[in-house]
Amino acid sequence: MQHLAAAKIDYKKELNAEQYAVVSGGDGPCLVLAGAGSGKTRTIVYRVAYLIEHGVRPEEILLLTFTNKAAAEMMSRIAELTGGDSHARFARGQSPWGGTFHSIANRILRAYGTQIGFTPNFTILDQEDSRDLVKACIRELGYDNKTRRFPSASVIQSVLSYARNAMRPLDETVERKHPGLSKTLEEIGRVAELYMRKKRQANAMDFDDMLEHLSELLTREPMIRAALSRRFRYVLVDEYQDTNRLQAAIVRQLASHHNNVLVVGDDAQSIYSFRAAEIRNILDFSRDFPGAKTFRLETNYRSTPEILNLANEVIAKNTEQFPKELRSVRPPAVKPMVAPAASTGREAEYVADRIAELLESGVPAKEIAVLFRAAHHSQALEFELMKRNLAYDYRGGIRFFERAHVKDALALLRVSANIVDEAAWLRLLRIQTGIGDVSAAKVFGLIRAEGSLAKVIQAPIEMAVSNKAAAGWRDLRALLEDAVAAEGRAASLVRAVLDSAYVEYLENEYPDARERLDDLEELARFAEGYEAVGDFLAEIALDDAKASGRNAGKINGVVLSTIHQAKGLEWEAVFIIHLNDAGFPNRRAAAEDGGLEEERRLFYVAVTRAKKHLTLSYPATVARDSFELAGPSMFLEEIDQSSLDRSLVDGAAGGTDDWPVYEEPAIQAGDEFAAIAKRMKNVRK
DNA sequence: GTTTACGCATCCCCG
DNA sequence: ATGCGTAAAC
Repeated sequence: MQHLAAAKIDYKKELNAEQYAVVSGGDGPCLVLAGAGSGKTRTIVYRVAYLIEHGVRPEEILLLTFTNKAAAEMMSRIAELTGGDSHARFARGQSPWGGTFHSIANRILRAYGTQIGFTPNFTILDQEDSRDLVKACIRELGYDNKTRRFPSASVIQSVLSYARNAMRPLDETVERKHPGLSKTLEEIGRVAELYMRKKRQANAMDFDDMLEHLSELLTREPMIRAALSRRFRYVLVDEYQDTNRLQAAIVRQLASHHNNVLVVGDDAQSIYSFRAAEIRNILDFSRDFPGAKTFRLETNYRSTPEILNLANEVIAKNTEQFPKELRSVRPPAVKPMVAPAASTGREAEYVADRIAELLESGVPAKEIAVLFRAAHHSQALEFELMKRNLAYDYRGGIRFFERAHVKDALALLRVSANIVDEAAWLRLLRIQTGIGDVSAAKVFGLIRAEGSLAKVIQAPIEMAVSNKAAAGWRDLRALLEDAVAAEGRAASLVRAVLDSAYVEYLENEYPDARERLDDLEELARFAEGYEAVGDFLAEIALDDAKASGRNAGKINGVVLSTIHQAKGLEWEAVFIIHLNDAGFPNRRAAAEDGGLEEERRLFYVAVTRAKKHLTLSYPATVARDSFELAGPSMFLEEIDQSSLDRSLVDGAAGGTDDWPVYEEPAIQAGDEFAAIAKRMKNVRK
């Protein structure tokens, strides 16, 4: 039995005054500027609980988040907070709608997609599928002849994607992001058109389509817009600073009836402009939603005053922002440390030493993180940690569902769910020996004419292609026969792959075939939980965790992560490495419009991840073709040096009092490392 | 002449 | 990992 008395929440007691104001007064359009570590998630969770307690039905609430993982976490906290009763109710489908824009779009489009010409079994194309399809378009249009240079499929895919998310015309986007491509603008436009047609024919949507089609649906179908916007009495959006223009348009449409739209975010943490995030969404919210209330959460529960001083100082240098100052509630501890080193190798040794000390003093490994601007900045450190046998977890890398062999197997599921899924067919065909781009395109043309898998098997396809390609086709056909026998059961389809010539292919091709086969076994087990192939595939396509492979979310060691991936996380001790003028700010990013401010925000995000220990280090040389001297990052120079303690890693030969300059002997040490690292790199794959 | 496979160099900022 | 040049197979 649930005791209802306990379910009653004492909001005033459990929230601070800033948070309580939002939770109790969040009707109408609201902008919540939530600083790092200010209890943002808590505030959203309590707000939803508050609404439910005040009679709003859970299913009238829409919660849009940056990742599905974040949505799941909030949902379970909401269920917990509103009493065990909600668990049961939520399970019966009367829960708030929560998820990313893409997953919510998916839910809506499965229901209403027929209105814009899609059947509910539409396929979702990930970035790779999308690129493959663009490649097919380029080939079909004859733009890939060797006599003339033409932009690659991935470049075109990325420029198209950016233009659509930013809601900008293609020519303007090309001009701004890839001015070198302007002379092929017309051809790129034709590729874009054909790509669109192909997706329609394939009953497929890429990630951008999901947003665009939803927005279109809401614009063109007043009845549907009315139905949905009436349904969602309360719309809440998390991480609003990283939404793009298309997403903001969707928010406006979904909230158009009740106008109860509460967005939470921190303009100082907007770091996704490279994929069209629009910081103006949050900066101009009050203009977009007249009469909007603004709330501020500025009490920081995470970091020491020393760290917040530094953070405040850093972000004050930006101009395009809401001025803000985070206040710490923690007792003073130690100043952040800055550590110049002679080379990447010496920097790595220094960081490894400090990590060892922290571990020694009882800080758990999972409370220590090393953050960096670019993935390859961690290379030297990885090498050093490996050498010392210090366990580390590299966040990111290739995700389970993005591994080639997993995608190969999934392609079979896709064609059995959607016979016209061109990207999946091309993938299956290209695996076969003897079938290249040309034969694959030809065979797909024949397959599309058949209409069902059963008919495809009967079709005289080998007559239409070369002998070599015909042999490849016969291998694939054997697999397709098993696929028909699987009758749409996801697990049986995966097992069919494990029972086919594909196994030999893996064994011949890859030294780690055993692990890859294990992955497929795991995929089969995973598939057993699903009735319909379509549900299974949609779930996978939208799953942002996607890490359910070998390193399924378990953290055993020190965390190594890019700053982007560290968003929203916190650690007792944080190292930010490679803070030199050659690495951070990134030169190309800083050259973009507003790019330098975004780089500074990135630095701010990194700094605010730390609870107690913060160490900023950099190598004073970088290994390119030869060795080049590098000074400290401008972000380090901007800081009042009294905010920092310093640790000289190597003896310096000169330079100013603050920033040392190293000479030959110290650099030699780096040289030796670079040689080893280079060898390592070649061995790795 | 086309198509495919393969070896080699070079290249990556961030999801 | 991607792209290019080349050699071999059709």
